Amino acid sequence: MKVLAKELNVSIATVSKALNDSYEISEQMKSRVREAALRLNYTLNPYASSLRNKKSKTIAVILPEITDSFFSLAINGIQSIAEKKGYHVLIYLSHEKFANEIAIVSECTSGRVDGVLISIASETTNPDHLLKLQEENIPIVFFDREFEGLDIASVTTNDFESGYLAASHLIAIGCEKPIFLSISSSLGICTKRAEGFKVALQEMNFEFKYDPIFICNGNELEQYNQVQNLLTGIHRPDGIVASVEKLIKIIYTISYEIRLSIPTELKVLIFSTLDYAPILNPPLSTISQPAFEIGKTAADLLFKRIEKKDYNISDNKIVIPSVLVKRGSSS
Amino acid sequence: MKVLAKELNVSIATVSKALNDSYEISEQMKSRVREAALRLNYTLNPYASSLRNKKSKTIAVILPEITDSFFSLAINGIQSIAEKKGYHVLIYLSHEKFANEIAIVSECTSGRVDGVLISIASETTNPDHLLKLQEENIPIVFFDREFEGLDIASVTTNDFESGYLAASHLIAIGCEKPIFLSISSSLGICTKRAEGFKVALQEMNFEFKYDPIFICNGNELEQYNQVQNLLTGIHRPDGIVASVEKLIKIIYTISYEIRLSIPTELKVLIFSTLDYAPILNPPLSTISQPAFEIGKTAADLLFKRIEKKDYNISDNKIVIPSVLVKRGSSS
DNA sequence: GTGAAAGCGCTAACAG
DNA sequence: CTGTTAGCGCTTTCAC
Repeated sequence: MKVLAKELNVSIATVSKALNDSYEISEQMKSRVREAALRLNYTLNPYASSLRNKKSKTIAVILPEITDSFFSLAINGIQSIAEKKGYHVLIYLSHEKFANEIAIVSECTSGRVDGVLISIASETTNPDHLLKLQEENIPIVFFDREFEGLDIASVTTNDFESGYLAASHLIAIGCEKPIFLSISSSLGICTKRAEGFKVALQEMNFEFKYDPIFICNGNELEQYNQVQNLLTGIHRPDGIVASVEKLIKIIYTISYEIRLSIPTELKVLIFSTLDYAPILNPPLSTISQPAFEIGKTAADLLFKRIEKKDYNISDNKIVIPSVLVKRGSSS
Repeated sequence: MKVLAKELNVSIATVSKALNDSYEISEQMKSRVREAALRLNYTLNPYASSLRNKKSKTIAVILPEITDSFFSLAINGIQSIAEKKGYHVLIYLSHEKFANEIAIVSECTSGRVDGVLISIASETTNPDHLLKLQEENIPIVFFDREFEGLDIASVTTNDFESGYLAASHLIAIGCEKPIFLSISSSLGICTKRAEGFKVALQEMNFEFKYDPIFICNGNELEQYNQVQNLLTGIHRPDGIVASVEKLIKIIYTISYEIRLSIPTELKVLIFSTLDYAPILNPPLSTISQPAFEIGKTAADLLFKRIEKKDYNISDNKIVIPSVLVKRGSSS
């Protein structure tokens, strides 16, 4: 279309420079070009630019799922920064499947994106796909869920401490059979929260007559059945700390069905940013992660990596603390 | 990098064709090329391909906000189809602002995307930006929120009928001062739902002693104050139909604060797909939109437009009905 | 301050 | 079945 833009009787090069606000073009020329572009409704072809510049001006965000308030909020945070930087955001959903994640990550190669923000799937147990990306020099930043032990930047929350705090809270309000409800035995956020939970119990000289970490995985129905077995079984807990938001509905629903009173017979505490927690029946105590902030910070970090400046090694692992909000479900 | 791929001693064209699975290449050659590509960790540069093919293999999804279960679910539906088609999904958030929407839409030009799925901002009152896109021959499909009166495909729900149904339900359970709580006087989904609501009242010979449509707009705090005035004012309703999900928290919170009992003193019914509706206090009656289905159908429609086939004019305006789910808040 | 021309990585004619 | 070549729309030396 530059040919058409040459109705200004200038060269194609001049137009390109003018549109890119080059210093070697006169102000007068620039405004003439801009005016004509506007008039002819012309904008640069982004992919031709990308091809030349080897910069796509887009980032990928890879999430396990989107129907979780944590991830929605994180996207908001990411988007707010990307927009400011003039970057475009590609969204990919792994649905917690390792195979999907591998396929998605492989799409991010060959210059499609300038950087990747990822929260790994609960199934992911091997980081090769990420290492391959790194080899291509594509900056990666984990947010919330990281794969441990790699030299990749991350923005997470204080999972261990939060697990510790959660256990302490349950004990403080009188629980004798607390349990940590996890969805994965490998996912860092689960194992660290569980570990903090366990350590807190140990420090309080809690007697382990059963395993305080209960893992329920699979699809929603499967998780439902596992939790139902737990809550109707011989080792029924009197306090639960749930590791992810989607467990709320399962726990509450089963409690209603089997007429187990929260908080009288069962205290509940959950890792979640759910806006509706205060108006649930009963109001739900949460360990609220700074979701928007995590997304924002991760995006900031990614752009620093992309722009290769401010490359502060101390920035590599950022931890933003969660806060415990006590409500009716744990009183 | 094709130069490198020519360690196979074949031409660059052969490699290109092999990778694109062209019929004029022998199976043997294809597998040799694929093997080498895999080994050298090579993938096509997507933007170079886009430049040649004039196809970006990506679509844009423009949403008012993402922290709303309707939109999260819709994205899931859209993504499921896009993935199947091998398309990439760019997400943009207008935050209900018209100016943002214009800026976003203008980013979608010049071949950046092959098509656009959009749910318009509540502030949007002028369709020029969309018409400009259309002039560029970029297919557009509205989902949920459309701009009326244009020749643009849409997938929506039966807003009028749902509003009608909502009013009928409130009357049926004894409301004498029902009100429809809207967030915009121009947004189609709001006006149509409100219209259905009003018509139902008229048909039941309801006496209008006040305007049954109450509009609260602005940011969350402003909406909160407006609803508070409504619920503490002289014309306090005894039944509310709320037009969007985010009003739930406001209504419930205020009711608690001013000790207004739901459903005894106030029946509540809301347009929402909130998964947590059954476990709220009290359980919330909803008019549930088929969010996933709407997203999926809109994406399907968009791809038909993009692929220029199956171009069935009767597909232009698809309506997928919502369902009324009665729960404790309206009994 | 402006223009000519090469080339980013790929695909599609066309020739062989 | 495979190779040569032109050119997608842009940016960027390097001359002028």
